[in-house]
Amino acid sequence: MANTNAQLAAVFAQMAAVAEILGQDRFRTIALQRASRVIADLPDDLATIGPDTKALAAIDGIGKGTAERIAEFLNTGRVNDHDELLSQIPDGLPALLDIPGLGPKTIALLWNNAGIESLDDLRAKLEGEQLAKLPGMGKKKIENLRKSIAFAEAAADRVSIGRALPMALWFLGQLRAHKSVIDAAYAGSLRRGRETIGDIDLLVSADTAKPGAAESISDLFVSLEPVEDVLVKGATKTSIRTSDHLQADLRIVPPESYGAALMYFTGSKDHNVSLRQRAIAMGCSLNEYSLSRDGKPIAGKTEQDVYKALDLPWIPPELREDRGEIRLAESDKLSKLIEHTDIRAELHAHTTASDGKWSIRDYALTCADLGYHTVAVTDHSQSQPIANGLSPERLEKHIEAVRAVAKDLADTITVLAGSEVDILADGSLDYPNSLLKQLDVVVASPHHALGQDPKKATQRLIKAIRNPYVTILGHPTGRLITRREGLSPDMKQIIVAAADRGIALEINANHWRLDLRDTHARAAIEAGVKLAINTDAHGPADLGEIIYGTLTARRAGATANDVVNCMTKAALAKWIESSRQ
DNA sequence: GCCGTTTTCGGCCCGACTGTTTTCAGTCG
Repeated sequence: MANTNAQLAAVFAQMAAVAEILGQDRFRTIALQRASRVIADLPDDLATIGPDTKALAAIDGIGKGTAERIAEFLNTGRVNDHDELLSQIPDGLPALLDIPGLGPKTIALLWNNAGIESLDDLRAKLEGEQLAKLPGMGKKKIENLRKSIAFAEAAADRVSIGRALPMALWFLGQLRAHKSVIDAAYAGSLRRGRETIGDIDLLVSADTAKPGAAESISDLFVSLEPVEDVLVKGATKTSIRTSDHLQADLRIVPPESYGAALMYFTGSKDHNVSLRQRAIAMGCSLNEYSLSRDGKPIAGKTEQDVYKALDLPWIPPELREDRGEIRLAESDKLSKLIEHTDIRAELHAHTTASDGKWSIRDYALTCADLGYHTVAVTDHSQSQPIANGLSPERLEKHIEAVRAVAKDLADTITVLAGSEVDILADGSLDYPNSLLKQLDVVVASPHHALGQDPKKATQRLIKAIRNPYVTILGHPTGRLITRREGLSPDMKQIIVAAADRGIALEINANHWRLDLRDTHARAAIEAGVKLAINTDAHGPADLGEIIYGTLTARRAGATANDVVNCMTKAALAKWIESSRQ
């Protein structure tokens, strides 16, 4: 995310938090929260859009007020209303909203009646007895607060999808083994394929009318080995925390509500609100049990049924972010999104020549087993000594080795000689053109100087794109999700340069990278730029990461036609040829 | 604060669960 957007998203989120604690109009709070979410997900840095209030207010979820505050921030670096709100409550108060189970009303109560101004204050007062005397506070609540503080301190805000998905699949496997479970799925931001996940939402359908059925499923859930703490356990809803600080929520619904519930718990919140408003406009109402008219259910068994009753085609979960997908669906303009099974080529992987764990041959044969028709061998270049990057001399020998395997496996799979060439800080490449010329595929990627300012980063990447031998711009920002921000280039300019040269922009499928991110990939597609989805595999297990890359591409609205890895063998060869000129 | 195939003003989604209550407020998703 570009810096300005992150800063402004934080400003509006904090304004919402303070307004909530002060008990201001809750719809204003909701609007501020939505503005924060919209800004955080904008593909373009607001600094590049500029203080044009009209253009800003045209963005869904941003109105006149927010547009003016954005302009004010761009002009002065401050937002007066933000400062104004902050001055009304102690600095340490908004942070208390991050504690699960502690909301604005209770925070206001603690502040006004117990003088609590920070997390430290709260921790100290929880030791004593006086909090139990406050209205609405009791022993249990205080005990839960103690636990929640410990959890909030240990848990990361959000975990990467690569950690959440395997965990969710494991839980589903356990739940499906229960004899009363008819169907089970994960929902939430995980199902939408977001790059990070707050908690794992699980949904089960079961005959809830049968006495004890739902309870028995909940009992199984809370008894599972990773479960450390049970937060909620009711008739249809159970929440747990795992020993490694993940939260998982389970909902149990009858089969006739499974589709409505799956939609409801998949979200996003904004998508759901839009659907409910649509339902109301049609004289219906929508909740997690059904779409109903006059209190009588008319759809709910499957998602398809519910969307159909709303006069819409089924919308893939990855698109349900309220970014225009309902309008597209209305006019029947949703394209068939890419599937990971459409992938036919891997164009970015490392072998034992640099820092990979497999030989050229093993890599090629493993991919052939997956049904791929082409692989490119792209080991690191010389500026990556830690990754055992290849000197020009070693690369020349390596090319020969690749050619030999290629010849040997010619009837099985096409093996291309390539390199993941470092883009140096000034935008020049790590090998001379005379050497790059000998390669079939050049993935140019930034690996160091990732703290560069946006302007320099933009020039650096554009210079690399303009090298005539580059075929793919690899992980363009160099970010590592939740660990490193990476470069914040002006993506609009990068996309224009890529379109101009006819090269592809990579979605690096590694779940720590997912770089390009979804919103940038969407902008690339809209500009007619091809995407490459590569796993950057260092060994056989890494090839499975492709699912995270295709999920990200689906969030960008990508079809198989947008992705070079989905081309036929002949079309891919032709595209590579045409991109190098 | 946002928004408009009923609206430029008057609405704004809805249910489960908990804890502290004697009928409900607060929190969450």
